[in-house]
Amino acid sequence: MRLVIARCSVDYAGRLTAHLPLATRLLMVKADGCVAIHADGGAYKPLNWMNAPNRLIESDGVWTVTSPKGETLTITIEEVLHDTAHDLGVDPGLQKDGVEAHLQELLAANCEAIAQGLVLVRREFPTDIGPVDLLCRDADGTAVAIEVKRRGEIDGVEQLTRYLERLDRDPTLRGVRGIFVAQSIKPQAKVLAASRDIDCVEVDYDELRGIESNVLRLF
Amino acid sequence: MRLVIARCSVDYAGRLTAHLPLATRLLMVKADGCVAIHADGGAYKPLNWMNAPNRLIESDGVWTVTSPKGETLTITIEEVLHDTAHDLGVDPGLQKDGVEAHLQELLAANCEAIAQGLVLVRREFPTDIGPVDLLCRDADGTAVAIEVKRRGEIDGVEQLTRYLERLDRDPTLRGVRGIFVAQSIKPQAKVLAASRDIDCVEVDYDELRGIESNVLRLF
DNA sequence: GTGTATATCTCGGGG
DNA sequence: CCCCGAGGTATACAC
Repeated sequence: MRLVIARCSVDYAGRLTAHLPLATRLLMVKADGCVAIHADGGAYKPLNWMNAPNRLIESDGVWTVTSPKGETLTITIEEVLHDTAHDLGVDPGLQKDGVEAHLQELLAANCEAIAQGLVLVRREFPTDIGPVDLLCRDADGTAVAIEVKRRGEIDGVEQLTRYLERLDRDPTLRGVRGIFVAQSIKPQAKVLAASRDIDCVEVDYDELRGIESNVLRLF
Repeated sequence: MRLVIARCSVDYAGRLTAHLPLATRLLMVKADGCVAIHADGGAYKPLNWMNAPNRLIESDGVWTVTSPKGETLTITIEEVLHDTAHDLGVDPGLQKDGVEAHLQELLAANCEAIAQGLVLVRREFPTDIGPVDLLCRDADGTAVAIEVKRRGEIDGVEQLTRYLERLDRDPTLRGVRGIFVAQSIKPQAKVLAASRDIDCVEVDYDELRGIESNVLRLF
C-alpha cells in the first residue's frame, strides 16, 4: 500500500464528471491497483476513487488512472509532502454476525415469534423470480410467505408483493398471504404493506437469540 | 490525518458484531475523529470503521473507539510499523455534474423534450409515499406523472407505478398516465413498463444541455 | 456476463 | 431529529 500526502487537484470523467480544486489530500494506492483520494474528514468514503482493475500512469506530476470501461481519473500534483509504501500481505478477512441471514435463521427456527401457530415449510422457497425467505402454513393451513429484513423499507414490500403474485399461481399455495418481518419498519413501508394486505411484524434480534439459547439450554 | 501501519486484530460491536484476525493493516484517523481500518485491496471500503462523532482512547496497545450510540470498536495492536500525522486543512469539496438532479432540472425546463404539448405543473409533487419527480398535463389536459432516472431500471418502474396508484385516487388527477424517462432504459424495465401502460422515453443529457444553452442564448 | 438483493451502506435534502 | 431517495453506490451470489 502506497500512501502519498500531496497538494493536488483532481478530475474524474466517467459515469459523471467531477472536479476537486487544489488542496492537500491523501492519495491511497492499494496492492490491487485501486486508488482513493481522501480529505481529512467525512467518514470512510473518499472524495474520489478508481476501482481495480485500472491502469495508473505517473508522469511529471500528473497521475492518469484509466479503467477498462473508459473512466478516467486525473490527479495533478503540485507538491508531495509524504510518500511511503508498505507491504501488508493478504488480509484474512472479516467475520460478521448479526446480518439478515442470521435473522432469517433465527426466525426459521422460531416461526411462532412471528405469529402464533405458524409452521415452517421451507427456507428460501424457490419461485421463478427468486427465493422467498420463509414459506410457512398458519393454523388454518393457509400458506404464508415471509420476507425478512433487518430494516423494513419500501423495497422489501415490493419484493414480497412480487413473490406473492407468483406463489398465488401455484394451486397448492392459492390464497397465500404475506408477512413482512423486520427489526424495524419504516412508516412508508407500513402504508404500502397495508394497501396490499400484507401484515407487518417487528421483531427483536436479541430477544430471538434469547429464545434460541433457552431452547438449547433444555438439552 | 494520522496514518498508522500496524499488526492488529479488531472487534466491532454495534449494528452487528464483527471480528478481524491478526494481520497487518492501515489505521486511518481523520481530523473529525473518524477511524477506518484498511486492508491492501478491496476498493475504497475499509474492513472496519467508526464514524465521527466518537471517543478514541489509546492505552497500552489497545485503541477503544466508542460512539454515542453505544457502538464500540476495539483495536488490539501487536506491532506498529509506521505512524505519521499530517495537517491537511479543510477540503473545498467535490463539484459534481451529471447526476439525476441536473437531468430533472433540465427536463422540468424542457418538458417538450419528453413529449409534445407537455406542460409542467410541479416538480417533486408530493404523495403520501413520496414525491413524484415531475407532474405535468398533456395537450388534452390529462395528468402525466414522470419519473426521471439517469439509468432506467426495474426499480424506477416500480416507483412510478406506486405513485400512479396513489395519484389516481385524487379526483383532480384521475386517469393520470405515467412516463419513465432516463438516459438509457434496460430491456427488462421497458417490458415491465409496457405491461403497466407506462411510456418510456430515452433522453440525451448533452442534447438537453444544448437546448438549454440555445434558450439562454436568445436573451 | 447480467440480474437480483444486501449494506455497520454513505450522503444530502426536507419536514 | 427522522424519513426518504440517490449513488461513479460496492459487494456477493445465482443464473
